[in-house]
Amino acid sequence: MKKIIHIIILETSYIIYEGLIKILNNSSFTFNIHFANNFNEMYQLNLRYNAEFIILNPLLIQNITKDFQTFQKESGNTRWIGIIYTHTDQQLLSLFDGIIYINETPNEINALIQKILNTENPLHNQNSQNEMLSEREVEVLKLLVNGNANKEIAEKLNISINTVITHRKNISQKTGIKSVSGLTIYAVVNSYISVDNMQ
Amino acid sequence: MKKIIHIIILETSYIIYEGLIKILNNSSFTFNIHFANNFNEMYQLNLRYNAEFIILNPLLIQNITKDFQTFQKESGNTRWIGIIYTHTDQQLLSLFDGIIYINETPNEINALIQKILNTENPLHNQNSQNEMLSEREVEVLKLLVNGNANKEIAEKLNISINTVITHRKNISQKTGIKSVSGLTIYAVVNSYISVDNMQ
DNA sequence: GTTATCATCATTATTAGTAATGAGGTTTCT
DNA sequence: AGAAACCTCATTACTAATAATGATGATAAC
Repeated sequence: MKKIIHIIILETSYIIYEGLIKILNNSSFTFNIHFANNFNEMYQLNLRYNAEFIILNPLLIQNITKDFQTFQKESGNTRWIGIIYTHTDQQLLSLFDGIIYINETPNEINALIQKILNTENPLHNQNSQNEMLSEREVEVLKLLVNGNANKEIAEKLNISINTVITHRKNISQKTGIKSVSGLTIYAVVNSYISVDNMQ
Repeated sequence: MKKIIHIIILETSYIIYEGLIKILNNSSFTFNIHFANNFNEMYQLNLRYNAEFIILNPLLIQNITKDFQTFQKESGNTRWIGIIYTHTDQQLLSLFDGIIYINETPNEINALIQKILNTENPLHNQNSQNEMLSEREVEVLKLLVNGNANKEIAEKLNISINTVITHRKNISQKTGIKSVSGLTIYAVVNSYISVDNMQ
C-alpha cells in the first residue's frame, strides 16, 4: 500500500493549478492535494495535514519573507517548492527546497519531487547573502541602469562626477561586471530594478 | 446539437496545456482540442481542421513574425489567441485577436472566447511590424547588450565601426531607446537575450 | 585605538561614443 | 521600373567614459 503524500498548493492561476494537479495525479506517487486560497489558508491546512510538500508561487510571499521564514521553521518537515513562470529574484528562490519552472515536463517535475524526498531536509539558508554593494553604490547603480550618464548621476545625487566614477569603479570591482548591459542584468537579477517597470 | 469548435493549442508548457484543457472542457462550449508540438504541426493541423481558434504562446512566433502573418492571411477565418505568463512585447500581442493571461479565471477565459465568437474577424494589422528591427540590427543589439563596445562589434561582424554606429542609431530611432541599459531591458523583454544565461 | 570600509574629490592621458549628414549598392515588393 | 528598406562606409566636431593613482574625513568593528 502506497503512502499518501499530502500536498498543499497555493497558486492564484487556475490554469497552472489545474495543470499541476493533472501532472501530479499522473505520477507514480499517491498524492492528496489540498488547495489554499491564501497564506492563512495554507497555514491552517498545514496544521491539519502536516503536508510533505507545499507548492506555491514565490511572488506570493515576496513581501512577507520574514513571516514566511518563521512559518518554515515552525513546520519543520515540510518541503517547499516554488513554481515560477516569470523571472524571479534568486534570493527569493533560495528560500525553497526546489523550483518548478513552468516549461518543465512531467518527468522533470516528478524527478524533482523524488529527489527532494530522497534528501535530508536542510535548514533553510539564514544568511540570505550579505549585501555586497553599499547603499550609495546601489543608488548609483540604479540611476546608471535607468539610463543616466555619469554626469546626470552626479547631478541627481549632488556629488562630483569623480565620485560617481569612483563608485562605478568599486561597483565593477565588487561585481566583476564592467559593462552597463551586464550591470543592468545584475540589477534585474538582484531586483534593484524591475523589467516590467521599464518599458 | 451543439456545434463542435476546433481548437489547436501550441504551447510548450505541459502544465499550462493541461490547465487550459481542463478549463476549456468545463466550459459551455463543445471543443475538439488538438495539440501541436511546433509551428509546422500547427499548420498541418489547421489544414485538416480549419480551426476556429488557435491558442499559442506569442513568444513562440516572435522570431518568425513574417511567416506567422503570412499564415494568418492564408487561414482567414481562424481566430488567434495568445496565452502569456510573462511580460510580452505589445507589438507581438497586437497580432492576436485576444490574449489569455495566466492568472485569468475560467469565467474570464470563456467570456473572451464568447466575445471573439460574437465579433467579425478583422483583418490583422499589417503595419504592426514597421518598427521591427532588421536582422543585422538584432545582431548588433545582441552583441551590444552582451557588453561589446562598438569597436568589438565591428570586429566580430567584420564591418566598419561607422556601420555599427549607423546600426545603433537606427536601433535607437526604431525603439526610441538610447541608453545601453534601456536597450538591454528591451532585449530581455523581447527575448533577444536571456537573463538566465547571463549570470 | 588601530583597521577597515565608506563616501568624497582630484589629475592626467587615453579611448569610446554621439550627433548630423551624405551617399552608394543590394534586395524585395508592387 | 520604381519605391522602400536594408547594409554598408565616410567626415567632422563634440562629449563621455576609463585607467591609474592618490588623498581626506567619517563611521564602524575588534
